[in-house]
Amino acid sequence: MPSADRRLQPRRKPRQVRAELTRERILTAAAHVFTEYGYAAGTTNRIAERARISIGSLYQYFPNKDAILAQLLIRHIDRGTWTEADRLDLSPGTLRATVQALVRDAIDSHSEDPQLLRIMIEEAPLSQDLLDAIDRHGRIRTAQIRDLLSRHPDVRVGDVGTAADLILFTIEMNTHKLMAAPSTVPVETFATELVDMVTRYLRGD
Amino acid sequence: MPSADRRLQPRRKPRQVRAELTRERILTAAAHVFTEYGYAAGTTNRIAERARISIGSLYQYFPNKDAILAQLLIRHIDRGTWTEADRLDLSPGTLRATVQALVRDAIDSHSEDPQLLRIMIEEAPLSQDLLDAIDRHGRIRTAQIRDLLSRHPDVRVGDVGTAADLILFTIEMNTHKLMAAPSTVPVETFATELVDMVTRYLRGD
DNA sequence: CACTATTGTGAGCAATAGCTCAGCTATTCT
DNA sequence: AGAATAGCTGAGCTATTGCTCACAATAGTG
Repeated sequence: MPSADRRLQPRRKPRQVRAELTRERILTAAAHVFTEYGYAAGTTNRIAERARISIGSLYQYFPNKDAILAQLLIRHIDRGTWTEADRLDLSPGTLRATVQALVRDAIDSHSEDPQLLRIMIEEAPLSQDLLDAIDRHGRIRTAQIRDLLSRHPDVRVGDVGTAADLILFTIEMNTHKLMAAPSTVPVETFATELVDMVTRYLRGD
Repeated sequence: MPSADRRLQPRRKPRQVRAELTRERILTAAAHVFTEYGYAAGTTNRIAERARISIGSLYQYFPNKDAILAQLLIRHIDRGTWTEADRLDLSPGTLRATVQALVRDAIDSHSEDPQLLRIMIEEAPLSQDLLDAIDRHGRIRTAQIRDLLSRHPDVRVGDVGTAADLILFTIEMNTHKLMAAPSTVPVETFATELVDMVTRYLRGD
């Protein structure tokens, strides 16, 4: 049993609604501040100021700055509502639609707050606990896709495990880029090409 | 004319060999320190200490910390010796070999110091000047590939511009991941699959 | 209301960072 | 050799940060 990282645990549990509200305010403010200033320049005092609570209150619910970002990241991961793998169409000839669903999922999970996500991914001080959580989620997701690929009649690749890794990462990163920076190419066009690439790969012509 | 960012310009130009040597020592030390500690924790004092020069000397050649990392990044970009596009085989049936050359380039340019590269890419404070430089290089590269794709008889995609963007980024990021973190899958296998994916996409079966 | 538990406050501490500057040493020039 | 220029030093200044703690305010309870 992985004893949760003490460095990220809150020091006090909210027992009144008012407290839960304060906690919420802190997280909301932190999201805004990190988005605007980045992680390093997004100071705890700025967060407290924006949340309109005192810096002391902030430290009652989060033992340190890292814990705040960690909480935001864990929330994002948990909130990620993927298309259930078993709801995807597995009949022949629908591989493209399946891939399209994956890309759409990726776009959805990035469209909420691309800036914050970028900071969380690129600047987060990744504790072992957090890395484990992310890794666990990643493994589950990969396993789902591997399963899906191995059951789909149209998929013809050497190793489904490698293929799952490759396409998930490729979709993730391309979507990330697409959403984070305004591109010269229209979003739709790029997404279509991405779907094409993955589909053709999986078909293994 | 883009008047170079004053914040990144050295405050004194080396006029003696000894000075040029010191500058070199600083950059080498910085590369090591950033690799070991990351950007934020890689302090200027630590860099000076490692270079075995005084902190004052450091600030004679670099106006601030950002400028040091910027210099390292620019060096890396300039040093990148890509396979010349016009040396690639364009005869039919060799598309796979062409793509393989691109992937090999990417792997080569990442194998020197993956850790440092990760830091430069993910933690560098990107000034407008630096962004411009990177963008310029990117455009040149993309143009090269677009040209290559449009001339190759086997390539069948909707828009070569979009395709060039897509495959360059995909190759770059996957290689980056491959080199930065030890994977469960062997490098060769992953590289092969990546080549397959891109090739099949370009063939547009 | 009186008493306790919970929540909130914010001045300021300790640590650390980037960076300066007055003065030194080494090299080049005449 | 002496003067002028270029290069080097490092104690310490200034600014900022994450975070503490003694105390005040509020909510729950009988």
